[in-house]
Amino acid sequence: MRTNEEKDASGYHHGDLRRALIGSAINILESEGEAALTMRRIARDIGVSQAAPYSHFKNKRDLLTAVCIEGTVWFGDSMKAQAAGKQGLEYLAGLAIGHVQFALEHPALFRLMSTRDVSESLDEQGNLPEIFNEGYQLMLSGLAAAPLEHLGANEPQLDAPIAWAQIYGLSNLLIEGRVTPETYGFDNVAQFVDALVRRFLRL
Amino acid sequence: MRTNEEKDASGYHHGDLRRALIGSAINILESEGEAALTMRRIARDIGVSQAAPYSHFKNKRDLLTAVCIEGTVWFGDSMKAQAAGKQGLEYLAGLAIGHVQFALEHPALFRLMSTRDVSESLDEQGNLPEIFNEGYQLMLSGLAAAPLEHLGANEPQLDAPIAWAQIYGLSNLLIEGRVTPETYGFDNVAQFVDALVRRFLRL
DNA sequence: CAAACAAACTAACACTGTTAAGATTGCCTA
DNA sequence: TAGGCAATCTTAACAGTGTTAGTTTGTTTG
Repeated sequence: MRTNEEKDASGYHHGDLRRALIGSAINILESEGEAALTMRRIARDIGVSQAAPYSHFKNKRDLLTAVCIEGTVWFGDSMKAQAAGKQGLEYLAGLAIGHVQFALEHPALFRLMSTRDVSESLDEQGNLPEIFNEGYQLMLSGLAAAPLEHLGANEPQLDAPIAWAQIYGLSNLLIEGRVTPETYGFDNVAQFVDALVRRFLRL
Repeated sequence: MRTNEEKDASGYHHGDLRRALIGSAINILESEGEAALTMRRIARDIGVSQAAPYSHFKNKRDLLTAVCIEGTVWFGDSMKAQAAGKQGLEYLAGLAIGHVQFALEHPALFRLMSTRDVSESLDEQGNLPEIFNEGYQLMLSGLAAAPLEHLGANEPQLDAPIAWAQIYGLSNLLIEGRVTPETYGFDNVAQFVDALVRRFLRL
């Protein structure tokens, strides 16, 4: 019997190398940025040969896709955590804040997820793996739960892409440093985002 | 006397290699994507040695920064062109449409500009080169020109980052293929964007 | 015309992703 | 219990990358 988590010191048969590769990749990505995230570096950190990752992933893009899937789960959790226990507009605002919060806490991971070419991870039917849609589905549920009649009634189905673009754009601008709360008189990102969401929703 | 545009067939002294490098980089970027954009490839396309670019740019990032500056000029032109001759809300909507249109016409270039780490191109005083702010300044002028009182009066200064994030996010979602007009019953990107902008502005 | 200078060249370095071929291991079956 | 097998790892190599050092060329200036 061997443990499933730790590496065996004597060479072959790691245990769960696939899992370890994803974890190490995320570590490097978050601590040193995407430029430092090389196949050889990941393997070296785990203590395995440079070619070993290719027993578990066809190529680097495959590994990064696995990283993105992992990140997408966290991402959904972050949105749900901020919205938990809230109702209506507060629920919707919570989702948005959870979205931005994830981006700020995991900027490199979020950037990787954002810039990933989705056309390369389509399934046989040509749709995205459902995990990648969870964020959008959550946003839809938030819009459905929130009374938005005060925003006018023409073309309400367009509120989904609008809300999505809004919060997606804000997350990106914040992590790239193109928008800073200080510019608008806030000394705190959370307050800034909260004010923006409320202004956006005309609360 | 030698021409300023063309390369001299016999080796040394190109003429205006710096300009040629930027142009070739943009060509490769737009025709084959960022992955194909290597220093050696750029040099080869111009017909110059692999080390020649380093006489004009300290490193690859420096060259890409020059590419981004060029792109930023086009970007501002695209916004201004769509807004030209319009007034008020129409002017603002034109800016937004010009923004998205640029992203869709130059996706790789826009992506490069979006994902560029701005902290690396700050000047001595720590601010962005003014070119990089032109898009935002245009957006501000659009907001100033448009009567937005129907959107409510609390915290109107927040309209700038909101509008910016909105259009920035939409541009990104569209070029990454995460949002498609067809999903919302449009068969035409321009119509889709127009409808979104009007819904966003509650026109 | 000579000297100085800028801008190109060739050649090399360490690094990257990736593949091929061989070694080792744990598990399944006979 | 022994043997084979598939999975998983190893080493070694390949072409391609960004970048630097040192050299050669052409232009300009005294």
